[in-house]
Amino acid sequence: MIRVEVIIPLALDGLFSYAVPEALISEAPGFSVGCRVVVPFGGKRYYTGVVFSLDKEAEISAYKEVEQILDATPIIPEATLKQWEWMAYYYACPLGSILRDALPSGLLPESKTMLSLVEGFEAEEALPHAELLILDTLAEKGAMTTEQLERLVGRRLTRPLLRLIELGAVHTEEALQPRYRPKLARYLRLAPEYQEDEGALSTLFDGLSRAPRQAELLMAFLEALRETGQDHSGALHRSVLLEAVPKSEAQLRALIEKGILEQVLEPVSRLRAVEPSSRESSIADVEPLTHPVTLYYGHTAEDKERYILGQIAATLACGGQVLYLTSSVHSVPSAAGFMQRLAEIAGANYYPYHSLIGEAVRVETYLRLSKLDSPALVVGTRSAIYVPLPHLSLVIIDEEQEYLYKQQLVAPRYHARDVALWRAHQSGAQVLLTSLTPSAEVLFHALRGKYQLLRPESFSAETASQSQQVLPTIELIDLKRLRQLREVEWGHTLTPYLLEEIRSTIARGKKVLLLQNRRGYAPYVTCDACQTRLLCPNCDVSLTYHRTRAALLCHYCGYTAALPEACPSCGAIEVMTKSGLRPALRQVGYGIERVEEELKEKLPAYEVLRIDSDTFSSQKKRMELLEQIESGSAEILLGTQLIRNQPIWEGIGLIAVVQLDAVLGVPDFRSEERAYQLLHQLRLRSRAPREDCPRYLIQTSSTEQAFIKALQVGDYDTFINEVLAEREATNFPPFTRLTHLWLRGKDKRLLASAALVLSQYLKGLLPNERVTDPQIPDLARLEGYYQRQIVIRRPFQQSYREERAAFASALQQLRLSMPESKRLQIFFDVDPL
DNA sequence: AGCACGCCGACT
DNA sequence: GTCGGCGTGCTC
Repeated sequence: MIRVEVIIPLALDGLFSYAVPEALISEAPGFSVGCRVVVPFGGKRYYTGVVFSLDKEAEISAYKEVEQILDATPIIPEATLKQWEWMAYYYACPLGSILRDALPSGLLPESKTMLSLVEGFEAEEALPHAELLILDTLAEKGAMTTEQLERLVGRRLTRPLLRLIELGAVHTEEALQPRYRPKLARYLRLAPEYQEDEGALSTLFDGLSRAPRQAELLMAFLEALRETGQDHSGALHRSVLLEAVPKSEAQLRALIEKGILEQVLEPVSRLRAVEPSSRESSIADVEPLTHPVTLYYGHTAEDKERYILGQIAATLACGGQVLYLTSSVHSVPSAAGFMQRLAEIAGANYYPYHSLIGEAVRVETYLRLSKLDSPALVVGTRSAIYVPLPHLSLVIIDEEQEYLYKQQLVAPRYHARDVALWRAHQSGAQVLLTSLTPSAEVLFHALRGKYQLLRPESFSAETASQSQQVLPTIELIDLKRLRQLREVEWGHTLTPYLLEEIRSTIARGKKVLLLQNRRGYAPYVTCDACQTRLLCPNCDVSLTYHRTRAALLCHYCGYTAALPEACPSCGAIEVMTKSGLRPALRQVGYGIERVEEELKEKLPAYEVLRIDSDTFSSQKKRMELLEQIESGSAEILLGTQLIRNQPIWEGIGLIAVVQLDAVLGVPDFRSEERAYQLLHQLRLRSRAPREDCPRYLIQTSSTEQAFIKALQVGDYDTFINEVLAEREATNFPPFTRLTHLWLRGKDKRLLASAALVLSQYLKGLLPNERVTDPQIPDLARLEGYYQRQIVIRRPFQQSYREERAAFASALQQLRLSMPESKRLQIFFDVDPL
């Protein structure tokens, strides 16, 4: 018998074996590894899985049978399966998690239990309330899933439903929900009896002599078939014919009614070709890449983009396939300029693959790419690293230092840049990493010669004049001192110097860019009576007050609550202070909304646009705001770090950081690197001739930090070298590889003991000093789950195999010796950010 | 992840 | 007493 091992798209370890019925195989002779199958799994569900291996002569055994073969030939190339396997191994997660992440969900239909009323059911006894409610709801609204029913009724219904099914009142059906449907279009073809027989056809025309317009239409149809290179058995898109012969709908209907033409629905591609470029000439000539991995470490975004376009054009011209990854996609016309250029140079070979692309188009793109032999340019975000490309020759990771390339929240917790390096190595493709501010890791490898380092020395002819341009110098404003001197108003954070600078900049006709990297109005709310902070009930973090929503918000789990009048801890509503009675709950700190309010109070004449995840929460809001920015009516742009990826104005006269501490955030070994990159990127954007150079002000409460000195020196290489020296001394990446082993659970005691045991096992399997004791992370509790973390270190160039084996066996030992640990979530984060 | 089974507290 | 909660084990 034929046995297949299938990857099921669930976070379960291992593969699952099924028998393939002969009847299915005979209809799909090309069936093989990489095809999708629908299989029964668990009590009653059906899932779409992918065949990982196939044994044609397996022993007969009591496997469940494959229900359906979805692909007659493989849609997942072997190389892609290898990539999945490697990712599951390297990132220490189930293969099923990879499958779920890798394929567009339209390619993975699953079953849902549909509940429907049985016609003519008569209850023999009085039914309980819940059961009557179910029957009424189903009678009124028709068939639905359990979840829909429970939402309508407003409670769990497991037991009443089981009872009704047993009584025969409710019918259940496992229906595979198709998440992708091919687009169908109306095509016309000649009825079969006329296709071969010229004689019948001419008789037909004779018969139409009294209907000249019908005859004309039929002639046009035959003509169009010939033009598209088809014979009389061919099909023609309905609208093509109607365009050729306008206002002929009635005649067409007549021809169909007479049985001369047949109308058929046929699937059509949703992929649309982009108009090829009309600006070919502006593509720069570039030297071919000489190494497997190259870092392009540029000075300006324009030069970098020109270089990327040059490399892409050269690769496409040789028939190569290019995968270009970006950290974010833009949707506003002018901002999408670079995206537009990418589309134009690739023309018909352009394949966008990101969140702005609809699900159905993603499915069709995936299917097309998996068998594509022609040149291609795929433009996508992180998950585009999964797209199959049989002839991949170049992978570009633009702004490789961007943290968005790392998937953080769900498995696989992969870094698209690192997967790209592996993938390119496997397929013999080259990798081009580009950045204006490379990550310490990548720059390290480039400086040591592992990657080719390209540092464009001179600017291209067009931008030669830019060598006269300078970067703004960074000037500090000592917030702490000014507060002590009472120069900053109580409850405010914009210093008079900054306010004055904003005024004079706008007076000069220039725009102002302000950075305040903190969402909401007040980062926390404290009670002045009992000194406690308002905390999230699910997470160990302060609640942030958002004035626009008039609510307290947890930035980690999304919990919201109204701002209470009395302190929930001590009940105080007011407290007595030197200046009299005041509300006990005080809003502390400065979120971006509060800065916005302060700007409007102090500088009411100017329009402020705010960019943060709240004003950018939907595609629509984002578009509107970006269009507003583009229109140029506002004078001040105020943003969180989100502005990093947004198109912002030309002609900025002032850049100011409202609070440097907010940019640095929670300290970890990378926070200074991240902050420096952000601030340096803003600085690079404001390069200008000396007399026109914008000012760059930073308000900070500690002017003495080494970080600030480095920022003022303004030399990125020097800064990164210092960072690297410190990393080497303290055993951090890239000198040591890190893995975070996370444990989460509701039971604090079980969590603590399991974490301790696991860390002991790891210490037994690996050199002791490489494994830490369980640590309580900064976020000790998240979404109601307590958390522990074990850090595992591996010196640079030490093999991963031994460590990876230790991960698996330590987990196994834990499961054996502490079965209760099954109640905990345990997962790895390899190379965490 | 979902779904069934089985044990235990809360209300009629 | 039953209803409904949730912990536990299993999925080829």
